[in-house]
Amino acid sequence: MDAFFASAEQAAKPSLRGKAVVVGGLGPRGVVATASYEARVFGVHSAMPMAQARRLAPNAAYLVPRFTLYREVSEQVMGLLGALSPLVEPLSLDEAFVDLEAGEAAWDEASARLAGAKLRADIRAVTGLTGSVGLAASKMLAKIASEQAKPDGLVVIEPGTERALLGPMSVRTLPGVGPATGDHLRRAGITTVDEIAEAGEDELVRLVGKAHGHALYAMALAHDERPVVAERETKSVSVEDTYDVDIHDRMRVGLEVQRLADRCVRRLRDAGLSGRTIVLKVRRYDFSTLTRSETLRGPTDDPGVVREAAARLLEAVDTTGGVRLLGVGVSGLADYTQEDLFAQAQAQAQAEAEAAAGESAVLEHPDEEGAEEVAAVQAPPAERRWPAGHDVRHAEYGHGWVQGSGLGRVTVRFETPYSEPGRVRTFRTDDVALELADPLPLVREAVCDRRGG
DNA sequence: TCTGGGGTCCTTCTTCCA
DNA sequence: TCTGTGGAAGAAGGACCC
Repeated sequence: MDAFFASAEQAAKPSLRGKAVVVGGLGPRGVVATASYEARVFGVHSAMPMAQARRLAPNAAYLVPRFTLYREVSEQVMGLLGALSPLVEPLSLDEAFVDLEAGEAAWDEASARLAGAKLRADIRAVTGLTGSVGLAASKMLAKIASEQAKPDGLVVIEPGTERALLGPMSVRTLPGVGPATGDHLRRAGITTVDEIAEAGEDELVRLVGKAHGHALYAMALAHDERPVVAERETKSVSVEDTYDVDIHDRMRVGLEVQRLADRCVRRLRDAGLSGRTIVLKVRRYDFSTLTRSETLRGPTDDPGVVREAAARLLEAVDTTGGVRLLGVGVSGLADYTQEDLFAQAQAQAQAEAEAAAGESAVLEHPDEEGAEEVAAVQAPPAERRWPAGHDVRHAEYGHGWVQGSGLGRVTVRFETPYSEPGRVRTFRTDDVALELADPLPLVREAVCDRRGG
């Protein structure tokens, strides 16, 4: 999908079509998630600090991401891909590899082009958004082709032309070559894909390490045998928060870690998973980042266990000077159920008791007592918040979206994906006639489908 | 200018155990 | 009993991707 988040916002908000739109964190430490092509003209791009984006494009619309909407659109697109082939490998909400041969959707260049063109038309019809298609014999080349196809295009890399095409390109074109590796190669006098191939495999391994070196050399020769994998196991689950202002108070740091541990466990449980290794992440005032981890005897999805492990890990970290980010993660995942865990804990306790034969074995967690204590430390009921870009409904004026808020006022533009650009009105933030609303589908047909069933 | 959040994979070092 | 060795697992950090 092209500039996915920003395009979705433009489709949802007629007044933003053709305008510079930037989606990302709006706090003092936010970064750009996606910029519309109109905003990119000003030099705004993904991962740029929001403050810098505002300087470059002061008149752009700045919105917070609405993942509920993006997920809905993503599911529609993935549905279309699924109809093409059983082998669909999602890379993110807006990108996926499809093995067209496996789905018998294409068997040569002409049929592939046809399938690609039809897919783009279907995406447009179903979601109202544009998507780009790259067609090639491998995942690496398909990815490069799709980048070339953006925005709103289709590019085929024909078999036999790969090396000639790749050769003059920058090393940064290859997946896995980021700023650090790119810099490393440049210092060794390697700036193009051809130069990677010329350098030879041994030299590359010497420069960037074994795994990376072999992979890079193969890619430079346009060799990529990686299959399209439909199902990927989750390896870790984590949550992290960057704070608007560094936290200095050690007690507050501790409370935040507990809160993050709870959130992480919630995510873990929602996914039906448990894990053995608890990871604490701390980014300090100077942006230096450190992680501390601890591996338990068995997997857990118990909030109490994760909280305590995270608290133990925090004890070993010096936070004087302040922290800007805290995170808690769980890896070493298993899909044991809670029942399995209890059974396992019991069996383990019994085995340990027998082995110790009277020795006082220290059980990690004999019970779940006290598990909810920290969870009970919650903030008081929050003042109603009106995030920029979110949908609202007004009793009298109907559906609209938040254009901005502050000083006890919220400004709403009343329009829908199917209307003309709408008018703006301002209300008090506590106006009872105004409430947050779910996003509307971007294409009107989708409403009919839903209602009609 | 000042750098998000959620992931994956790799490398290096250390420790433990057979 | 002591020493050397090699593999596995764990810990920490770094690079990369969207």
